[in-house]
Amino acid sequence: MTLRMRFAPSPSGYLHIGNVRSTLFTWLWCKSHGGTFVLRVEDTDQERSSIDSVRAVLDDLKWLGLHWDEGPEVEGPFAPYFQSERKGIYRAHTEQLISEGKAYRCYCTKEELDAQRETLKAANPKANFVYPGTCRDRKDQPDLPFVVRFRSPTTGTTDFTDKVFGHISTPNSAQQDFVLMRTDGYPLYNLAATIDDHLMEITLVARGRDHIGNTPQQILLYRAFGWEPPEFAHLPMMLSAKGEKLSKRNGSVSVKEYRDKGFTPMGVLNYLVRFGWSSGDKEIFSREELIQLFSWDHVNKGDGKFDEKKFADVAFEQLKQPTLTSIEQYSEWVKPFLALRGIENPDEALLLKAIPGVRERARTLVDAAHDLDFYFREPPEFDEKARQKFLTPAVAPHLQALRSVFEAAAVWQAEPLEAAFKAWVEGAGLTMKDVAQPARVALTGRSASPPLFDVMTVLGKPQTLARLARAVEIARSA
RNA sequence: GUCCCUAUCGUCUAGCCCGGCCCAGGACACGGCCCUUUCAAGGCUGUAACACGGGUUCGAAUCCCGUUGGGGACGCCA
Repeated sequence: MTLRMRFAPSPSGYLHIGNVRSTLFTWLWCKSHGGTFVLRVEDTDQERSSIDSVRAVLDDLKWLGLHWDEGPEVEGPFAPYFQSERKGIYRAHTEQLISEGKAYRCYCTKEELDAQRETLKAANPKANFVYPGTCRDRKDQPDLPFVVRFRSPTTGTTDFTDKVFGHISTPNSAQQDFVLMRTDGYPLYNLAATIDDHLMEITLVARGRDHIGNTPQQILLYRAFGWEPPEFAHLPMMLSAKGEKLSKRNGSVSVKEYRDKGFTPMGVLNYLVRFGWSSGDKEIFSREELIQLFSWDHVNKGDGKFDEKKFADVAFEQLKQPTLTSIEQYSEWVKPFLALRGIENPDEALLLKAIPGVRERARTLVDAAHDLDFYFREPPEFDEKARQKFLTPAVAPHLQALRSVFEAAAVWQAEPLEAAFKAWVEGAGLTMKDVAQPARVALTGRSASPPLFDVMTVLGKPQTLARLARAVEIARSA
């Protein structure tokens, strides 16, 4: 049987980092097994769904390189892929269950049920309200709004074998007559997901562990319809640093936020893939390696806590290593961040030359754009503190002399320049410390930068001399 | 409360299935040292974990039972 898996996001705001992990595992398994990766939009909750959210989710998935074989935009044999466009399908299936006595109409209003829930909570805050089955055996069909409920079995167990957790058994007595369809005719998650997964011929469902409780209900539905359930693979939870459910309230959880922070797609994917899965001690993987190495038997069962620092380090590793990110790629990625600083069309050759010195100290692309800034700004922006501390009247003559030394340089390369610099420093009875920092501020406007002579090489002779000359003026009049 | 799941350094994890190579390895974070004109990077190094209690066994992080801790689900959300 061919493998078919799906990612079924509800477009209610943004792409959650935890969902990305489930999607990544799904995508990897599909890629390595010639499977089909289906994207289905679960927009049945009209109040929470929006076109903008859909666009944001699709956009983030594309940015991550998690492309889908069937779904919005690419379409496919099981269209439509928006649940809001499949209402007729759900309705027909629901009618079938009702006519077979496997589901029934319930006329209890939300208000009535909420009131009962309140009363119960007031009496015992820890108790859970269970639908009492008021309409279970009701014979009349009043002309009133209704929801459709599933007639759950009260005895026996519902079992399934999870690819990660193994055998899971749930007593049916724990199940209540859950709602399949709301008053407004829209299906609820369990109904819609079950019908679509079957109709779209999904063979393996991978999702967060928070869905384990939905699985017995869905299996009950598969059976009611006379269908064969797919396989399931649940993933341990990614919790916040505090051990709570990861949400907006306790950190950055949307892909967009990391994108804006200047993480790369592989940086994001690498952190997420190692969360709950591993391949020995290996920490950094290419996309191809992941496709080759990923498998369910190395997925852990224990929940984990999200660690921003580790995440940042993994992202940095991706940026730092030339084997992971080529200079050309780096250049393309950093340009939008330079643009944000007002540097619109940076000199391509200069950018390519400057990146090697910057990549090992810039943890994100935002940092990289900051570190690269001075190369493209003429004059460079001076850091006030650095200027006041190092460009003083006392150093003006040194910088002036240094400029002459460099002006006389025959070869414009780091080593000879450094040799000339050192020779002059010694001859003048000074130390590197006395002049290096002023020179750095003169060339970069800052007190921290890549090595001085690398900066000079990248900048070129005319720029270097010009910046030194300007610094002499600034220092004199300080 | 009911049901389900889970347990190795502060965090992500290797090892567990197929007991001995583990007085438990890697990475992040934290501390020290080295390198160094700055900031980084890099190298070396330190602190730090098998939740607890019982078994089984010559031998248990690894197998079994119990306890405790943690998490999730219980919605006309997904």
